[in-house]
Amino acid sequence: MFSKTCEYAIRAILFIAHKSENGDKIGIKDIAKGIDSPEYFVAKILQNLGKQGLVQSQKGPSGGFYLDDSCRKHSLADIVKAVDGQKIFSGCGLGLKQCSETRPCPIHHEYKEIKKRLIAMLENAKVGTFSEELEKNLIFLKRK
Amino acid sequence: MFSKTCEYAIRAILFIAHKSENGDKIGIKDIAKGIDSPEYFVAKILQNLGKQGLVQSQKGPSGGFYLDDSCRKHSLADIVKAVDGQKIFSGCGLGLKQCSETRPCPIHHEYKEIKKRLIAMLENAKVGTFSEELEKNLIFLKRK
DNA sequence: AAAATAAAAGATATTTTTGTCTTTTATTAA
DNA sequence: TTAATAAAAGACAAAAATATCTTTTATTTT
Repeated sequence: MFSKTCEYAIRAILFIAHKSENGDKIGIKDIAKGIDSPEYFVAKILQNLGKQGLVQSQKGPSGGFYLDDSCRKHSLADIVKAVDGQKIFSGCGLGLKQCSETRPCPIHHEYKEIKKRLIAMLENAKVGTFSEELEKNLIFLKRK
Repeated sequence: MFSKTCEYAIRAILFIAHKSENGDKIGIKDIAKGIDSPEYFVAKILQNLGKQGLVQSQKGPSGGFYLDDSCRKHSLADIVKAVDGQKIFSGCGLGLKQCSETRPCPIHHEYKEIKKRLIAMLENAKVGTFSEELEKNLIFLKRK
């Protein structure tokens, strides 16, 4: 569904959102551990998300990653778009270059509805709204 | 969503189902053209699907690919499983190795419902049921 | 101001996916 | 029974995704 890069991106952002709620900044090592992901790889991903304004960071001692208020309002859809592009939002389920209402692929109509729900889910899910559940261990970002 | 391999696989099978309805056998070149895909690549894919019993073939002059009655009853889900495995059926949306009702990722519950619909769609879609629509140009397997 | 810290930037490596080409085997038709 | 045909099998190539390492830059603390 999502690329690995995108999965890490979402998990990293949610982790940062949670851990930086109190104003702390989180180092890349803690993030990698916190979401069980390859350290250097998430570093690259966050670097990229930073350029796109989806995460904040600060260099130097006591530096790290954090989220400002406006970033907390972003949706998971914003992250997916930033990482994987429009593909899963607008692409054809069977990979046709041209696929539309007037020239549909065999699964176009059903797939459209499913995609609609997926998009709605991603747009409703705001980055800043998961901290409490994470804190209470009702949801998780890694295996154990 | 699906791998390119899987997209080609589905399109190829539907194409063969359509073209072999009357007992004809279809050569790999015609298939590649018919679904606008790299010839040698679909050849490999069909070879693999053949081993799994999802398509029939015959060598030699007047040979080619075709589908018997039992294959026409297979669902798109069968093809997806044969090519991409269980991943999209059972995998976690955020790539967690462990993700379940009791230890869910942040999007587990919503994602589960979406997946349920996707699976239902793929299981309901039988390979043999698209020929008429293809014939009438109501659905398509390639761009133009 | 100097030393230490942590992210940014850039280069490199590995793996997986996608795509291509050549040789072999089976089958049919002449 | 020989020549032609078409898929099977195997080897190879290119591109993309994933992952790692090193050097540089910015910032902070001492």
